[in-house]
Amino acid sequence: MLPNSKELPLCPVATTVGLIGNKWKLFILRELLPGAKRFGELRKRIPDISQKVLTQNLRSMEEDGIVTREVFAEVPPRVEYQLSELGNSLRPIISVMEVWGLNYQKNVAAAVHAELESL
Amino acid sequence: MLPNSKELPLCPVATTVGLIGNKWKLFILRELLPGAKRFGELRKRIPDISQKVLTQNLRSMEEDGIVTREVFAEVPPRVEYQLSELGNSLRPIISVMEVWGLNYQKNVAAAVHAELESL
DNA sequence: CGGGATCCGTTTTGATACTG
DNA sequence: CAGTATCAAAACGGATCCCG
Repeated sequence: MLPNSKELPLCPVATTVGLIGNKWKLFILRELLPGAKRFGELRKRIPDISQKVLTQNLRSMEEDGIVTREVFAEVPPRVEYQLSELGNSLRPIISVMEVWGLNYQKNVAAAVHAELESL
Repeated sequence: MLPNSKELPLCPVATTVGLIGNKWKLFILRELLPGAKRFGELRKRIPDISQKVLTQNLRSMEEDGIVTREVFAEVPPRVEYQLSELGNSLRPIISVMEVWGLNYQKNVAAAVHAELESL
């Protein structure tokens, strides 16, 4: 994916894709929709993501103004991530993906059911 | 990205992301929304995509039932790709990304303008 | 000639071990 | 616990060859 594109593409879709067009960012976005989460929480909730990749993507999203990062001077350390206003404005995108995914799952389930019936 | 995930994830967002959560597929989708296009056309219209990657993603999308591929026995050869019904059902996703991108572009433009004003 | 398969060198991405 | 360093894996670009 574009690592923090400086120049914005002419096509609006390309602009959006440039900012969140990779699966990790979409997952991070989904996790942050309900509210702030700390690093370890994100790591636990996003299947198969490594610390490095999580860090990378969070930093990139921070640079892009999608998330904010708050470090608490505590021991053990705590770092919280949360959607910015811009990040929040992306909600409809995740939303529509969720709706589509649900529908797809239902249809796949129906198809499997029909196949079993026909045996 | 998941290369044609056999098992579908529990989370609907993950299901969707598994199918189209990579920038090339999103671009391909965008190009095919208006109607069928041939290989070379896609290649020309999608910036910086190589034939190999374009082929790979088109094949993957074909396997996933998102696009259909029609080969015409002609010289010079012609191969047309077009959205299936399933592919068409993804339209709202691209749509909402386009709307968001447009808005973002407008806001960035406004911000640049404001910055110039303040000098 | 257009679509695409394949080989290879490079860049990106990712998994793991290690540090404050 | 959160984040960096190191090393392995994959995605990608480009050249080349092929087939109709």
